[in-house]
This record gives sequence, C-alpha cells and structure tokens, in this order.
Amino acid sequence: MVKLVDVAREAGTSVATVSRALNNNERVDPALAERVRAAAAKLGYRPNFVARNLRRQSTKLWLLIISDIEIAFFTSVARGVEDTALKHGYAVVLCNADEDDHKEARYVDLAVAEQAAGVIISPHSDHTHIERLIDAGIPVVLIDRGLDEPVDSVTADSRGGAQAATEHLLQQGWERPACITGPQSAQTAVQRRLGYEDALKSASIKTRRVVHRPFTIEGGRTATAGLLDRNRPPDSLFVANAALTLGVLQELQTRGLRPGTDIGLVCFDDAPWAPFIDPPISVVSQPAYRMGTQAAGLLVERISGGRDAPPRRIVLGTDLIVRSSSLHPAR
Amino acid sequence: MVKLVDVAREAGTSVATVSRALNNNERVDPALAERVRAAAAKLGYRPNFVARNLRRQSTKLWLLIISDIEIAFFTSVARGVEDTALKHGYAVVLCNADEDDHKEARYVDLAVAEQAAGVIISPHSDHTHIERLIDAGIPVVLIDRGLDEPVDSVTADSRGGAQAATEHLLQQGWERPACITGPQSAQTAVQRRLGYEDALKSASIKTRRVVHRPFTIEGGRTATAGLLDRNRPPDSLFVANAALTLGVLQELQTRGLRPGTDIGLVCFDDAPWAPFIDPPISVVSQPAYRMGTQAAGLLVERISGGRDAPPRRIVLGTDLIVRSSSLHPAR
DNA sequence: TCGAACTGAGCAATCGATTACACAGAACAT
DNA sequence: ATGTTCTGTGTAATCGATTGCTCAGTTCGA
Repeated sequence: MVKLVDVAREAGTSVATVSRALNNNERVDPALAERVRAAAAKLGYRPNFVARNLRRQSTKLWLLIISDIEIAFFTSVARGVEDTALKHGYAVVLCNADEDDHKEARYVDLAVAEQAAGVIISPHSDHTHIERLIDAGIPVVLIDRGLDEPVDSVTADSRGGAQAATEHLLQQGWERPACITGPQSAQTAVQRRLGYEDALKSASIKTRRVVHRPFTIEGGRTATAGLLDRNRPPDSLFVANAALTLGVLQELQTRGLRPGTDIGLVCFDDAPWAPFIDPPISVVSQPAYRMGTQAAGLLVERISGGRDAPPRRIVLGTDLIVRSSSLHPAR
Repeated sequence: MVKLVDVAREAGTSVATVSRALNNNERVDPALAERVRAAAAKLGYRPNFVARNLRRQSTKLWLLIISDIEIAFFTSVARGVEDTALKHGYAVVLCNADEDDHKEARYVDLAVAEQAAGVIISPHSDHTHIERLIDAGIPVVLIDRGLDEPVDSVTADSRGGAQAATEHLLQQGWERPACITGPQSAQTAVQRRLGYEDALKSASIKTRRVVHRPFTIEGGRTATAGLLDRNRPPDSLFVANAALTLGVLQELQTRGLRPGTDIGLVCFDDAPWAPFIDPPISVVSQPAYRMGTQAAGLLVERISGGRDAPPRRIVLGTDLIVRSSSLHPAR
C-alpha cells in the first residue's frame, strides 16, 4: 500500500505538506499542491481511513441498523437514508439485527468501536442498547419504532393508520374483525393493535380478537389458523405487516377462503406485489423512502448542528389504499 | 472514552500487560489477569477498533456489496453470509450499490480504506472495480455474477435454469415464447437469455423475441408492452427476475390478459409472494441462502488458508417450480 | 554453587495520517 | 536599516492499541 510518506518522497516534499495539499490546500503553494496531486495520482495513493479516523477521532460512516432486512419496508427506508447521506458526504452501511437482541447489541458495539459518525436504528424492543451510543457521544436517530428516550425519531402514524384500516372494514359491512399483529416487544405491533382497538371502541364492538406473533410468514399462518379454528371465527382480518400477510394468504388458500368474498382483509404496509395478489390487497401505505430521507436529515443536523438541541419526533401520515381484498360481497 | 491506560492505572500495571491480559492471556499471571479484567469491567472499557485495526493492519469486518437491496434474492443471500460470518467471528455490513457503477466504486474504496478483512460482491458489470481490492490484498468472493478474473465465485446455474424454464413452456404447448431479461451488462441477464435461446434452438424455433431492460418493475412493464404491441406478439414469456415479473404482471393486468389462460409465464427467481399471485407463478428457484453460506465459506478459507490457492467457482443448481401461470389451457 | 533456560512484566517502537508548533524567508511598515 | 507580520513548509507529537525487545527474578540441571 502506498502511503503519505511515499507520495512525499515522490513529490520531493514532506508528509505534512502532502496531507495539507490533499485535504484542503490550506495555505499550500498552488504549484506544489499540483505536484503533490500528480504524485499521488501517479502512485495511486488512497488514504488509509483507519489511520485518519484514529487521528481525527471521527469518521464519515453511518450505521443503519434495521430490525429485518427481508422486510421490503426497510429496504425502501435504507435507500432513502443512503441517498441523503451521500449528498452530505457520508457512507452508509446496513446492519441486519434480525429481530435479535443479541445481534443488535453486537452492531451497537461495532458502531462505538468503529466510532461511527452516526447511527440510525429501528430498535428491536424497548430494552434496547442505544444508551451505549449515547454514552459514547454518537448521535442516534430512531426510525420506525420510537422509544421513551429523549432521542430524535421518525415514525409513521401506525395507530392512526390501523384505525383507518379497521374502520374501513367495518364500513364495508364486515362485522367480526380480528387483528393479527407482531410481537408485544415491537412498538409498531402494539401501536397497530391499539389503532385497531380504537376503531372497535368507536363502533361499540366488544370482542377484541387480537393475536400477537413474530413478524414472519409462519407467524401469519399460525395466527390465521388459530383464529379460524375458534368457535366464532372472525369474518375479516386486519394484518399488521407484509410478512404476516403472506402467511395469512397461505392459510386462507389452504382452506379455500377467498379474501373479499369469504373474508375481509386489510394489511399494514404496502408491498410491490400487493396489487397483483388474487384478489388485490387493500393496504395502509407508509412513506418508507421519505422516512429514510427525513431520518438522515435529522442525523445530519444532529451531527453538525447542536448536539444538545431538544430531540425531535417526526410522525408521518399513512394512506389507506383500497383494492379488492377488503370489499364486502354484499355491497 | 476509557482507554487502555486508564485500565492499567486502575489495575496498577502497564498498558502492555493489560492488552495481553484482555486479549489471550499469553503468559500473564492468572491473578493479575483477573485483576485487569475486573478493572476493565469496572471502568466499562471497550477497545477502540480503529486503533486496534491500525496497529494490527487487519480487521474482523466484511463488506457485502450487493447490486440491489430491493431484490429479495439478495436479502436471502445476505442472511446466509451473515450467519456464517458470525460463526467465524466476523461482522458483516451491507452496502447497496444500487446497480450503479459509481456507488459500487465508492464501496470498494471504502473496503480498501477501512481495510476490510474480506469482500463479497455481486459485481454490477464486467467493468468492475474488484482489481482495486485484489491490488490491496483484500480477499474477494463474487456472488450471483461471475467474472473472467481468477477469483472465487458462487453462482447459480442461470443458463440451465433458464433453459429448463423455456423447455417447460414449450412442452406445455406454448408456441411463440419471448424472453424479458436484464441489462446486457449484467452477466445473469445474459446467461438467462442464453439458456432461453438454448431451448429455442433445441426446438428448432428461429424467432428469438428477446428484450433487455433494467431489472426493475418499470422495465418489465415497458418490455411487455413492447412485445405485445408487435405484429406477431408472443404467446408466452420467460422473465429473468422477480422485479421484472411485477412489471409484467402490471402490464398484463392493464390489458386484461390472464397468465396461464391467455399467456404463458415462467419467471426466474422465486419470491415469497409468487404462490399467491393470480394465478400462482411458475418459477425457477435459486438457493439464495445457501449461496450466501457457501460464499462466506469460501471467504473464510481464502482469508485463513492459502491466499494463492487456485480460485474456485461454485455453481449451484436451480429448481423449476411449476405452479399455474405456465400451464397451457388446451391441455 | 553457578550458569542456562524460562517466566512474567514493562519500556518503547509502531501502524499512517493529522496538526500544533517552530522557523526561514519574503513583504511590509517605520 | 531594522523590526514586524505574513506565508509556506518542515519537525515532531499525537490518536490508542499491539508487540518486539529487554530485563529482573525464578527454576532447574550439572
């Protein structure tokens, strides 16, 4: 590897001058600077970030720790974060915590040890590890899931969206809805459940029919099976995420039940395939990409601006997209 | 931040001893080592990786550079890589090159600058930047897409899978297939096209009907529109990836054409939603997770074992999964 | 008993880039 | 002509952990 001292030798000057010339020409003779640049190019010099970071005690690297990379929502978020980061000269790397507390902790430690410039994280549960980041003075922005901590956050209005979705089912004429949501530990799962219950309350429906499961296809399948095997099974479902939805569809298919005909269905989180399912799925859509850009924006401000400005919580609205799966056959 | 010297002071010894005690006790008095560990724990010491990496000239970090994070195939690969990496003590971060040469170059530079222990990459095109990695002595494993370079690689048998898919269409009784594939620059796109053409050749069909597009929903849509607007439109489609497939479905829906009834359809790459589309999509499935674990295995061997062992190319088989979209109504 | 071999621990060099400080020479003021 | 300021460059300290080298003290064999 060619290093600063090699460039200095080639250009016939000192390492200090080379460093200055290559960085921002702060008072370096233009002719010399040009010679240095030429020498660096000739030798193919690439700065060693490890050394630079050690000296500067800072990096241009963000960690984006997401709770499950297989959820399409997060990949859109990631793209939003990345596009914004790039504009501000930061590189973003993704870490997949996989809904696993232990893995999340590992990545948080990585952020500290590598002295990341900032972290955007969708915390797995309330019992999270962001304290370590705060202790280490690393700016943090929460995404998708908020916490009680005084930290910047960007979330979608899960509760409102869930309520709207459930009200839509009721308006359609479905009478016995159920809710399939994620684990109790996930704030989004709880919020979506609460929104569902808000709608039931307004409609004076007493039976709750709520099932918590991991946010997975398998979770959706078993939850659906359990609900349909009850004595008084639900006639419609509000499902809290796209992975769960695939499991629901699988179980419905097995039983020969057709959404929109035999059972009403609305899901949280729009997926690119939702319009092509048989029948097309009605969904609550979240502005995933925009959540990413907003979170990145907050992080940039937090890093460069005031570190002790009061935390900001951005809540973005959701849209109900009615397709066919939620329509009642009688109407 | 508490550092080694603080721990040394607390434990009443020198930094050298603390370092040794905290690493692998190589000849440190057990009692002293215990005192050191206690001091470290009390002070909450976390090693500074930046400094460690600089000194050791090596890290425990892998970069996984994938060409598009929104493709579900890659997220499965990522999980495979990660699970294996973890077992061997490496941390993996994902970088999304987004089918963009420039972004890919940025991440390759990041790998060099951060002195990554290894890189797994699905190169955007032949004109790739892995030479820089090789020059820097960083072990590389290619995934999904191979190159002419003498580098380890793990790929799926795209050509064979495409051929099998196309032969299946022909056997079903479809007579005028077309192929919608990715950009010429992507090796997988070309291989799948070639497999398609192999099948046509065996069946003595002369008309090729091949369209190249970016691997996106929009690409699938416009390709389908273009094909159907021809004088003699195809009666069936072989589509080279899941994103393209969504675009195809969109256009077919617009025109009121139903796969398996009005037009035959087989797609490369199984997606979790494929069974639930109307009608369920026949696909060629790739062992994505296993590709990830295999690639990680190669990288581990390359790092620890011989750096100059001859490169290995692993090609994994694919499975044709017949659902309904490819069936001919006459049969 | 004496020297060789070994053990455990500390000193100081090292990784590569940045930057505080020093300093020579030019430009300028008096 | 002499002192002051400014410019551009070089020397050396620094970031924090690792590790080669050194050395005091101990063990062991002859």
